[in-house]
Amino acid sequence: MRQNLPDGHLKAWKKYYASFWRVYAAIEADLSAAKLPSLSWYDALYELYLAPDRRLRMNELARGALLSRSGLTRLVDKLVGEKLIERVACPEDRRAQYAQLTARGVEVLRQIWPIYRAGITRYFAAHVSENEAKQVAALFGRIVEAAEAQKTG
Amino acid sequence: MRQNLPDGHLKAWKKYYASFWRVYAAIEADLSAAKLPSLSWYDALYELYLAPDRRLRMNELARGALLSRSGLTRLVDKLVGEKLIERVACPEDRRAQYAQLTARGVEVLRQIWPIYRAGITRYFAAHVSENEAKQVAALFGRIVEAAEAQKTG
DNA sequence: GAGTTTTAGTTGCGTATGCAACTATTTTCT
DNA sequence: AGAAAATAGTTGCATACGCAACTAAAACTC
Repeated sequence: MRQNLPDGHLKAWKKYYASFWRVYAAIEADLSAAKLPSLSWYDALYELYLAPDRRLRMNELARGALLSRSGLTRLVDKLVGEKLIERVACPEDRRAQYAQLTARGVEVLRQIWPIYRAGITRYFAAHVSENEAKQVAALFGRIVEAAEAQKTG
Repeated sequence: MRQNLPDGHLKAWKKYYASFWRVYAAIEADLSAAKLPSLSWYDALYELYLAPDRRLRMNELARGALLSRSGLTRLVDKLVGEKLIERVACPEDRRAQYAQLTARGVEVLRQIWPIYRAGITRYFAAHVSENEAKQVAALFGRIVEAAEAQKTG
């Protein structure tokens, strides 16, 4: 594992850092202009959409949606308030709750996705070749894995 | 400019998105553990450090530090409170203020940098080859430029 | 099997940040 | 020059989020 920080790597970091905030803000602005929920809602709903039976325990959802447990509690409160998900008691563990995606939640996912996709395309993908996309996926995939491994061990 | 969103590009986006939050959170956690200010403080102080005479108008600083004008006002309030910068009246335009980096501000920059650099190295650069670093800098540099151009026109 | 420890989730409180409205000043228009 | 419009920065208010403390339930320990 590399221990020093060569100049080329620092430059790469700076562009990565600067680009992310700008792209993220641009996409959020587009969603807001379309009167749609923000990416944090999308991320949580989409995690549920992918999960078996479209439900996850709060814990699991917090990890997937990159939120603290308390942050997730609040987000789930709002999603329940909008009837996009439901809280379902977990029979095997009475401490636990499932967050269960509703049909309405799926509907909102389908509303958000075209705007989100357009943002990804316009602000990100338009500037990336096929080959670069492959490399980016591989490289940042490694970084995600390392960060995940970090947390547990 | 590409208009659709191929699967490879979507995968690249997802890894980019996921990796950023994780790396960012890890670096913030390291700074917090070292009882140092967060990256938003570093970004603002560093922008000033690079500027001529180590000062910028609030406006310019907001753009560089990726904050709204109101967000910047609050951040500057705190930095002034810690005597890391000073507000200096602008003689040519009495509406305007300069944020002027202090010696103490430079000192804090120097305290933060080793921890920040270690985080960049460990969570990001360690997983990136020389060649990849070059490509990442070029690719995300294009994305930043496009996002900047977007804003103005 | 009673007591301790761990775990799941929630709540109180503090912090960060954006939008819209505001003040003060400068610029533009006629 | 005087009025209207634009600009710089600040402030009120609302939202999003994390940490630490809390409650309830499960899992260990002896």
